[in-house]
Amino acid sequence: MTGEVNHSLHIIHCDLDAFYAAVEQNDNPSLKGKPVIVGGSAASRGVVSTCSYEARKFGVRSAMPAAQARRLCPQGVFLPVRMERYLEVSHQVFAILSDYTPLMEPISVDEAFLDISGTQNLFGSPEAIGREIKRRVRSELGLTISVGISYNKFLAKLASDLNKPDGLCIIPYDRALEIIRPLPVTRLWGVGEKARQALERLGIKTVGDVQDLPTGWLAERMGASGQHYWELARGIDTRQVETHEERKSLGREVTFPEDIDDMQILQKNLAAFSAELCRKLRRDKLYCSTVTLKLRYSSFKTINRSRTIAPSHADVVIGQVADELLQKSYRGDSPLRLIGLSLGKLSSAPDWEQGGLFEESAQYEKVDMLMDQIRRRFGSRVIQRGNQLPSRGDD
DNA sequence: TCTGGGGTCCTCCGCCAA
DNA sequence: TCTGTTGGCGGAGGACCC
Repeated sequence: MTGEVNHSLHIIHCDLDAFYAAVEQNDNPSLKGKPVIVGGSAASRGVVSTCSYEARKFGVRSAMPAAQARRLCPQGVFLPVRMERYLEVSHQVFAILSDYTPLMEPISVDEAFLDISGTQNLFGSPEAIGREIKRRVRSELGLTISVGISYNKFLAKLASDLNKPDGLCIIPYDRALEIIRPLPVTRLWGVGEKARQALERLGIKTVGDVQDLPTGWLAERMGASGQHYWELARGIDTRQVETHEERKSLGREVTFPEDIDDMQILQKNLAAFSAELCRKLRRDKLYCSTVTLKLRYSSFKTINRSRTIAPSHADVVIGQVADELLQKSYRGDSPLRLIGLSLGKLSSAPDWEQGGLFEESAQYEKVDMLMDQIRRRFGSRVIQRGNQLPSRGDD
């Protein structure tokens, strides 16, 4: 590309309908036609991940507290999230999508962008490709997928959402502004509840209201994000379909069934998270340079405490930093509902100039590598560090 | 009434060195 | 030597997305 904007229909956004619930209904046909609610078992804390369209008729929505979903839909079938199974099906769907272009960008387990610029001679018009994808996903995997086609990512994604479920929607360049004009501002990428309130204070409620603003007006009042909203409302989005995105952080967190202030339990959770995350780093040959502890109190107040370290993926190093952050930040004053650990500033190779700290880290690394090998051969529970062993009273 | 888990990105503030 | 400015960086928090 030479800076010229391509206004032809070349971006396709594919979005599986009620994906987790649809997989559950596929795997267990007796659930078909029933209100299936995945995530947030009714008994424990949690929110709804996905629900079938039958459940949506009762007002159940994603991100809704499970208890509320239970009140709205007492006859709902509540199921736990089986992420490994969804990933398996997701790979099958992506395999179909990748038959139509090498330029595919998975966004999550259930959606992806395709850039079909170079492949239309082989597979036909964008609409023909969209229909073929829908037909194959249905016949080969028994799932419905919504397809949006336009000339940029923002509009393609909007299009896939307009005729859900099982939709196929095209937003051509010459009709784009007219089609998106009546939509609420929350349909603009990046406008959540806070931004919606801020825009409403400026008298802006619809995409059309944003379209009518003069250049620079919103940027003056809301900065870079204001400019971004204005461009989207005008159908301007220059983001390309990226086939490879590098991971920037890796984290693990848990919400306890009941709030906890027992330091030993908190430390044990952190040690387990540290071991799990470090194993993933080593598997992917990555090193992290920041360690962030996340604590959420009963009141829902959440704090993050982080520290920068010499690049490492050694359990001992990262586990110790995490533990120090916990000791420094938590005095047992108020119980916690959540604890989490996140490793950031990932790099594929450590900075060999770091000296001291890294040399020490390299010693631990050898031990960790050996433990990883033993786990691969004999199972993950066969060898653990002392601080990850269950204590009396656990389980 | 009750608020998951895994991420990314942005902004603000304080510190420090040039 | 002291002071003010500036920019980079680390740390914290918030908003948002799926």
